[in-house]
Amino acid sequence: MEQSPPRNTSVTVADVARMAGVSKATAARVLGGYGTVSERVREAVTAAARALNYRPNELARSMTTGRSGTIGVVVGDIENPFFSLAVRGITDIARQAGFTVILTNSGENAETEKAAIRTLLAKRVDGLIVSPASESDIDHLREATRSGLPMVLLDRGSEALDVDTVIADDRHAAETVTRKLIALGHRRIAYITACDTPDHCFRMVQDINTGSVRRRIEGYLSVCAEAGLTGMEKWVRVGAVKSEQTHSIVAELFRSPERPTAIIASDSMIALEIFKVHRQLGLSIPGDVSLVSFHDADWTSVTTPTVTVVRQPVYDLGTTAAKLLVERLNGAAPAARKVVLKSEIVERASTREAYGDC
Amino acid sequence: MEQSPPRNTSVTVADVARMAGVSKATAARVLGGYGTVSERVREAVTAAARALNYRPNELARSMTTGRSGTIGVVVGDIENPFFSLAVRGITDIARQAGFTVILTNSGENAETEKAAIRTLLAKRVDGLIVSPASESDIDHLREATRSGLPMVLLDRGSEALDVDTVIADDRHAAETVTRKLIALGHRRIAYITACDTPDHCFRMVQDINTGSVRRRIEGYLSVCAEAGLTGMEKWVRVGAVKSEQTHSIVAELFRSPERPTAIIASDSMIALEIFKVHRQLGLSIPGDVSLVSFHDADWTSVTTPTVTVVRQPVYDLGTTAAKLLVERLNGAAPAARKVVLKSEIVERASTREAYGDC
DNA sequence: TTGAAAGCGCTACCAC
DNA sequence: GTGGTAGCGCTTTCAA
Repeated sequence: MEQSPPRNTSVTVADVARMAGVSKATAARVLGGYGTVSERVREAVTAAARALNYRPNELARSMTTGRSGTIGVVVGDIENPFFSLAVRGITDIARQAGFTVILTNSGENAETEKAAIRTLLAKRVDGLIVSPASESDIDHLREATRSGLPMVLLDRGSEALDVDTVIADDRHAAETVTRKLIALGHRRIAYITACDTPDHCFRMVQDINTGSVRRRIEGYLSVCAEAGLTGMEKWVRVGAVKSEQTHSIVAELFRSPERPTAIIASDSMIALEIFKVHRQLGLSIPGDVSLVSFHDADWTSVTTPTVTVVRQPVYDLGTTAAKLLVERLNGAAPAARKVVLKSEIVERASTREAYGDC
Repeated sequence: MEQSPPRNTSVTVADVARMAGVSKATAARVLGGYGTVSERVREAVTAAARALNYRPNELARSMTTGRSGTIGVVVGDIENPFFSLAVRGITDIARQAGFTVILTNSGENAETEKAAIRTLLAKRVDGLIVSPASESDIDHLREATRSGLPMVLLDRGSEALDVDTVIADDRHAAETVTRKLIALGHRRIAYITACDTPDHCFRMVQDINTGSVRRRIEGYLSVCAEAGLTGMEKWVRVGAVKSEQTHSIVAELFRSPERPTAIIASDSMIALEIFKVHRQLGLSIPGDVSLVSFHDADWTSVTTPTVTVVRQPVYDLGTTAAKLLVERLNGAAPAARKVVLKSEIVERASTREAYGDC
């Protein structure tokens, strides 16, 4: 005789209550873990729930409580090791705090980001962690916060948005790196970033609307200026989004008569491409060109030469953002906090003194 | 005079209906995009919705329709480049199909996975994409499917589970790789995996309950046997979960009197650790030991030497899984499909003929 | 084409 | 401590 297992689709509190011989309200109390119930009743209900294989319906619960138990996360691209590590940090804290994470990729595109936010609002997420694609195009974010939704900005801030923000000390890190390169005699220092401008050219820092990158470039330019290097804007290259684009940017730099003697890569994917191209062109790192990369990707310590990097506390960026958000979700309502986590320069073999005439 | 923007918290269909001067049902029809409405009414309602800044409540909609518009995803660790790429594939397809993704990490732990599944069921996800931590410990998965929830297994199958499955041709890839190494004269070939056994020792393939890895080891052992190499089980090392563990496993192998002449790394994180250790110990790749890695991580093409890898179609693993699931969510109900995607061996500089007495 | 009303499964409030 | 009951915001009959 086959014992058909209880078909679960929609065993409700009412069913459990009936089986346990109590009212819906009472069953709900023990199932939902609120209010007070006598021990006997609690056991009866629990037993009935198990027998029926009852599964709570979070959706229904959310309807009445107004809390969905979810956090919406918007990152540029989960495939990017920077974001996957940060998201790991977010999910770890979220799970621990009883929240679940809805993940969306913006592809660093403001329109896609808007659509994502809209969806997340419709899903009634309890809070938002966003790494905004643009610093200026933020009406959708402002509106979300204005409607009372707690939000934390990750890795990129926005002066125009008065919300919790967790970033690394990008400007300081860039300053330090630039200073070191200049001390090594470098004068032609290129900075390559994925951030793009309408005409794919860089003129001034205001062109960059990704906070973290803008701050880095500000640091880079200011240290250069301090050292008497002016017009360094011409060494900033934007639009290194996909590897082909990065490839041509790097190749063009390397082939130009005035080749840079040092390059700062704004992320590890760009650094990787630089590594590929320098080899194709038969150049030497650090003989011909020094290399520094933002983000201490795991591989940077095994290449030949090993790569000097800015080690950002990426995982902690994620956990910190999640913690700030969870605090608010648990009722705290302090003024917007701006947290800046320290980066560390890890000097390895890809940087050395500039050659020749520099 | 400050124009206070419409406070959005809970503008409902009823509000819109009232403002548009129609019934709730009618407003709902245009807002929800179903049923038929006259053009005039549609416009009135749309206008009212905009004026009130109406936001649909997906939760409420889900309650009545029974569809939440979400897909639950359970992976081992989003920080692992393999999974982050696969998840990228999943989210791309999901978004395109109008679904949103709830992401959870199991940490390759069956208990954590169970809890995750329970949460996802409570959230009433429409379907599940799971990369099961264990092939045998799957009652929770079986129960989920039995209750009618569509599910797709990613990267790892389970004979015991008759559901859609998307994997790479791991066994074949391992066979090919092993055959090549043997042809190069290798006899002492180690295989290192993160999959663990209760006593951290490997005796037979049944010890491994991660489908993909088990199939690889099967392929490896069978090709060895074909070539007359027996007892190769002793060359399989398990438990390379964290880098410290991998480190000691590799160091121990390298220091043993009978050092392996070739190593197959079951994932790119292990390969990276092998790279670090070989250098610390002053060994040469491929002079002293050849290296092959599963997963074509981006860095494998820039190290010195470059690393021979099994290039799995990771992104496609993700998109395919998502497509199979979306098909079912859209009503298709074919028998369980087992999709096997082809891997490709990319021969680079880390493999060469065995030295000396082998 | 439109409206009234009945739920979806749960929580919350108020009596008893 | 327990039970009745009124919603949460939406979709979905069923009549008009």
